[in-house]
Amino acid sequence: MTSDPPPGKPSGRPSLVQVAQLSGVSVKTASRALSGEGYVADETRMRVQNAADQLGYRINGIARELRRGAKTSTLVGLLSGDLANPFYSRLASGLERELRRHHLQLITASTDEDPALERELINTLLERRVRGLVVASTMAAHGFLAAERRHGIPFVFVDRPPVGLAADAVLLDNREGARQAAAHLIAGGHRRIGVIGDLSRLSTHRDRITGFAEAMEQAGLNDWDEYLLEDAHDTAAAVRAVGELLSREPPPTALFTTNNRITTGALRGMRGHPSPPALIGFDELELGDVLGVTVVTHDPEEMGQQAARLLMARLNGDREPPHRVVVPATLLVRASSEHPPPPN
Amino acid sequence: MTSDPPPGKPSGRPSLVQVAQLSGVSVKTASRALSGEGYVADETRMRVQNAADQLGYRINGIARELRRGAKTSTLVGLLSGDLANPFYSRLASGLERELRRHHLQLITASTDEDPALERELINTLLERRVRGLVVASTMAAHGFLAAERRHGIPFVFVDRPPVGLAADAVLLDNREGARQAAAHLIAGGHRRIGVIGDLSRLSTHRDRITGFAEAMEQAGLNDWDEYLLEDAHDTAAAVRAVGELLSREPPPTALFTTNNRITTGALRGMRGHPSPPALIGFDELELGDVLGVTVVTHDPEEMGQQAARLLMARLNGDREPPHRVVVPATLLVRASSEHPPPPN
DNA sequence: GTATCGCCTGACAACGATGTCATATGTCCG
DNA sequence: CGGACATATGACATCGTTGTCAGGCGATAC
Repeated sequence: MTSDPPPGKPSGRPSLVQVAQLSGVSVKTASRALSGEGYVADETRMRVQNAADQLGYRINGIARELRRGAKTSTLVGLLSGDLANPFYSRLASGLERELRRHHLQLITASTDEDPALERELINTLLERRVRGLVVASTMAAHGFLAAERRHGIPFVFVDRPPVGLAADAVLLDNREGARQAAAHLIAGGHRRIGVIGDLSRLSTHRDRITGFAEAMEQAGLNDWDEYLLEDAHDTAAAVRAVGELLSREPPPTALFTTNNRITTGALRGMRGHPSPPALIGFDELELGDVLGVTVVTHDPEEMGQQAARLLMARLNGDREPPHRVVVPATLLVRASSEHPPPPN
Repeated sequence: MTSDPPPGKPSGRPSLVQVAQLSGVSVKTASRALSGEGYVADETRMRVQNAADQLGYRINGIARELRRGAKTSTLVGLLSGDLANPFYSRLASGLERELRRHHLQLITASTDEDPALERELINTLLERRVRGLVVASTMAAHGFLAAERRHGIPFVFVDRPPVGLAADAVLLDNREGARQAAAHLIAGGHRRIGVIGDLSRLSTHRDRITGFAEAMEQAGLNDWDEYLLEDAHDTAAAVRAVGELLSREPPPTALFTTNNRITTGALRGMRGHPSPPALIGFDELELGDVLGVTVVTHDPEEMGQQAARLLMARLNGDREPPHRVVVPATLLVRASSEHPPPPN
């Protein structure tokens, strides 16, 4: 039985109640008029519309969603390691574009590759009742998500597969890409190939190492891990790693770097070197063509798009066993891998 | 296999009511037990907790937010042109990191530089009752947002200033950065300097052109716009623009490219050219140091952080007139700008 | 005249959580 | 012993919207 709002303090946003009062109709009629539901007299509709405009009314999406149920949410969450990494931002871009075609919106959050933070963020997003989740996970196990899926929230894993949970995934053919890189260097006459890798716990990293090792061992180069340095998670660490490898005796004649940050670090570390090793990097670089860097390339936007498609299928009732989409990663030869090893 | 949910029953998620029933307490007590509010017997709390775990209960953030009021939302929206552009993704990254310190989360959405889409997205985010909005706007006017602000939702504009609306903004010193670039080229002896610019309606673009023109005119080079090409919004267009400029007679001896996409296109277009012009680009490039590209550099992460700070201040009750933070943009000289014009 | 139908409107409940208030035990102190 | 106080619990209203149902009214059909 409050009379007036406190004078001078308009603060609160107007609700349908205010609109209804001002236009002299019931709340329900106001709702009908504004939502375009049928059976409202034209004259009434206009009165309501005017009142709404006058008050600056805007529907409260929170209330609407509560009333209509979770299935009407338009939010999809994306968890990724670091938005500033072009790989993730391109993935996000492809994902968002495809989702928008279905009138869904993307929430992104960065985990900084921190499993604890990742779990916390997943929980927050689930509490927000997102419609679905796309996860580039850094975690060792995802069993705790099983309960969520039983409640109907679909997950799609991207870049890294789910562990201990059967769920859709969009993955790169990391092993094959790395295999091609190594095979190409071997064919070019290289025998001592340095490898600089990311955090060894990441499955993508391990797969790339596996593919590399496969090619090496097939060529009889069983000591391939002599020049292997792992856990170079940022560019600075990669710069240091290159320095260390190149100062060995004998130095490697070629380098394989397992992601874009590391390749960038390697290029930086090799600047001005009198006889730089041949180089192949995993992931395309923004200026890879200008620099002439041979890379294992793939299409992050497409990964995002595929993830969106898998998600949409689930939202539309797909109950099949988990799908797994593998996106190719292929060698793109440029100049950096083409100088042969120095005669020895 | 775990027992599936009852067939045909899509199994809505359990609410507090179910938890309360299972543990034999009232809904309110269940709420208290789970939210950590005081005055719940230890034994009761444990019974409730067990019931919640057993049912896979997760609080409904939508309902909570409706009950508690909009001021408890933890969402902040970011609208930007294209997440795949490293400038925006780095800005988003800085923003998100700072917001997280205050337990806020970021929703991002891309506008593709499309004003209609931008407006639609802003509306959607406002309906979601975000706590605040950070906007890198592509629009010509923002007056329609005035009503929102009166209802207490703070806006921060980044990269591009608000038009027809007094609001906080974090901007780059575009004019000064461009002025420095031009002055440096002029000091190096260049007289015919080509400029390739973005969409001419974007204020950032116009400011950069203004700064460039200032330096040129101060040096008495009043025909500076003879080599000006605008509206090269993507890399491919920039490649074409370079081709056109370099085929003129006489060709420009230097180039100024007004953003990272254009610089990339210019580098691509100049590849293999016998006597490439000197080059300065606006925005740092991922491999700018390795390529030796002189750039006007600045810190997108810092812009994001500053935007977050302005937003936090407003959320904490700051009622001062709009703040405007200007982030410096300064010349970083590398090799690409240092070859003098050919003797002519 | 009354039954029927299409159009239009409103009262009410509900979504799920929580703030407010009331009540029911104790316990401690004067 | 009576009052003050801390603890523990529950009934109920509420946030803003929309689905359900129940009318009212005029026009048409029988």
